Amino acid sequence: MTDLNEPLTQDQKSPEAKLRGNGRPARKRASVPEAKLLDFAYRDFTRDPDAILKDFGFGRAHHRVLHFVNRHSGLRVVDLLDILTITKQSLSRVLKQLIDQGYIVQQAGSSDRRERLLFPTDRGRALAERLAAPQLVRLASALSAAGPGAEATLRRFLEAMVNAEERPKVSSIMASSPVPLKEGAKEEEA
Amino acid sequence: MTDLNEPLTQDQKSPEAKLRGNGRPARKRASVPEAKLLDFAYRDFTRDPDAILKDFGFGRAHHRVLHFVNRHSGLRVVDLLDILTITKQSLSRVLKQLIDQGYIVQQAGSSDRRERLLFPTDRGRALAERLAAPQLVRLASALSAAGPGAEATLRRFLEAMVNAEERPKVSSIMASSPVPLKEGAKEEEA
DNA sequence: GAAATAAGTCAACATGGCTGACATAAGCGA
DNA sequence: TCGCTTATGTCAGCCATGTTGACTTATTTC
Repeated sequence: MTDLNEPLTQDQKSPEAKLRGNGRPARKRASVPEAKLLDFAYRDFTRDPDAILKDFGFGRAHHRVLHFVNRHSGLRVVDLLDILTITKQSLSRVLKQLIDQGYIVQQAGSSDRRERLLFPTDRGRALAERLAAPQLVRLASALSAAGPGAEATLRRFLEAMVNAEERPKVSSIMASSPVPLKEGAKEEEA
Repeated sequence: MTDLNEPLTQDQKSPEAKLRGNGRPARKRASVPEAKLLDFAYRDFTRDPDAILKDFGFGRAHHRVLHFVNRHSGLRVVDLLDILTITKQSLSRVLKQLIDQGYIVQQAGSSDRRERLLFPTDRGRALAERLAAPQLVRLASALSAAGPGAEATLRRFLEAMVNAEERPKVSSIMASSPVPLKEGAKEEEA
């Protein structure tokens, strides 16, 4: 324990006084409630899938990988790294588990055989959907609670929240084939 | 490396066929774009403060603690644990650093001297505001990009995204004194 | 044939969660 | 006053997931 003072002295200057004397002009509205709310919302948004993942011995990282492999089946490892903005060492840890346990399979690319294209197995798809389900329910109900037109508004808001430089990339990810590009994952061959 | 198959065989059944044969009815729209977007938005929302924090040798955990101590000055450790939903062991690690380095001070409660009320120092307030600033800018500009009425819509949306059981708690946190309850942090006495 | 690219791997380290077990001080009820 | 409860802190160790750096192996490309 560091040092503790007397119970509660009464000789305090108001924090506002201190602040003003602090170099700043008035008291620039230092918070927008949405900032905190966003934290809480995001926290709960990730709770449901986290709980499911625990049963499988997986974590949030596995969820992200499986999600993108499922939605953009056939992508390369490089693409995944780019989307997730993590290092390949980080990715390899979770990807390996997903492959070993039969949720994802790889295939050498046809044109460039150095590439390892990633595909979900049936099992992987099933888990991805199971993880997505509670999130979709939550989103749908929050959107309806937010009133008519909320979806479009939210969408514009979220897009604008993304770093400007990243927006093209993100948009293209969002737009690109939510349907397998290439197929052929032989299931459960491990 | 696990086993790799031949380059790309062509004898694949379509994934849709597989899916349909999988027990599920048609192909229940398995994604709402907002789900992914929310991930990206939140990721970038935390980037700016993260960068600042690194200069101070702090992490996201310090940010959260400092934020709530700043916005709800005088709260007890228990309150903070409840808000953050982490264990006291986790909290103590970061709280200790913030105290040792003069961003937060503690005071025994006047009525109940077991309590350690937490207050930001000038330094703590300054850092909290510096961390908040880029987030507020981002939020404000995203809200304006989202169009008129977006703030109210977003607010309703975010509130509805929070677990129903948690909503009263969160609302009360959001509503409660954004202004110090008690004051008296003697600065930099360490 | 040499350089560049895609992928993988080993090792070490940081952060921030967690559990379990305990210690200390202070309040409170019988 | 005694003993239970509460608020806080602390030690030790584990886990998940991120990081850097160095290096290997295929394969494509120039």
